[in-house]
Amino acid sequence: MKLEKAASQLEALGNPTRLQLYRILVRAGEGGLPVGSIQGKLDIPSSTLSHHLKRLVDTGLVTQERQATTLICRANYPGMNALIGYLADECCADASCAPAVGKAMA
Amino acid sequence: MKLEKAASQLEALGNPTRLQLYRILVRAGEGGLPVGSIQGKLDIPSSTLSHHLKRLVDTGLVTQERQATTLICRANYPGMNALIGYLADECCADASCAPAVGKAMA
DNA sequence: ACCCTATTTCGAAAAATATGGAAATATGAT
DNA sequence: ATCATATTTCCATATTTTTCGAAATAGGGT
Repeated sequence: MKLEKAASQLEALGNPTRLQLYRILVRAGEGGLPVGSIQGKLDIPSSTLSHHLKRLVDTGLVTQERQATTLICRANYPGMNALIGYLADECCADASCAPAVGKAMA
Repeated sequence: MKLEKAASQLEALGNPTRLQLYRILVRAGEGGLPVGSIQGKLDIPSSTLSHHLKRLVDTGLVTQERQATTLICRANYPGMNALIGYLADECCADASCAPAVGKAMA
């Protein structure tokens, strides 16, 4: 993963509203959630939600699929795993990093 | 870890310059690196660097220790691990998340 | 064609961030 | 005390982000 991409994903998650939004999608599981449902949980205007959602989609952390008039949103687990992997790798690059998360000592 | 804190740390890392800066500190290992050294590697004005550094320190991702006139900066590994843990937990909360990073199936 | 719901785009304003030169502060050496 | 180096703080500016109402678009249903 390129540093630029990692940074953009981190930035996307680095906003309380978006992190909360992402959390909701993660907890929703594979089935995902329509935009309207998310709005009910977050209680923010639809235009604001749409912007945040777009940000997460643009950075590859969330995917969307149309089902008639509703748009289903899903957390992109592989995307998140790649990001976590990047952070873990950076963290343990050539430093001792004992309590690392599942990274074999290189 | 509170969502707010996670978000602020993610935001801190979500800037290319700061992510690069953090990476440099991680790779520097336990010994850390003086601000001046970092500046040489990043080639940005000292005031800009100082601002970015402060951001990382404020969010708890970097620690600093004075040694005479130079300030040694170190990546705060436990801090990063806590953040990675938070992300991994969120990611695997109640969803199937097969390729997770070292998280036992709950 | 018209209507209804879902969602996005437009447009605009407020707030936050990023950047860096210049001046200030910190610490030690002479 | 003076100087020299290291780093921060002050200040200002350009850019980006955040927010959201209003209008537009998308996708059916009748």
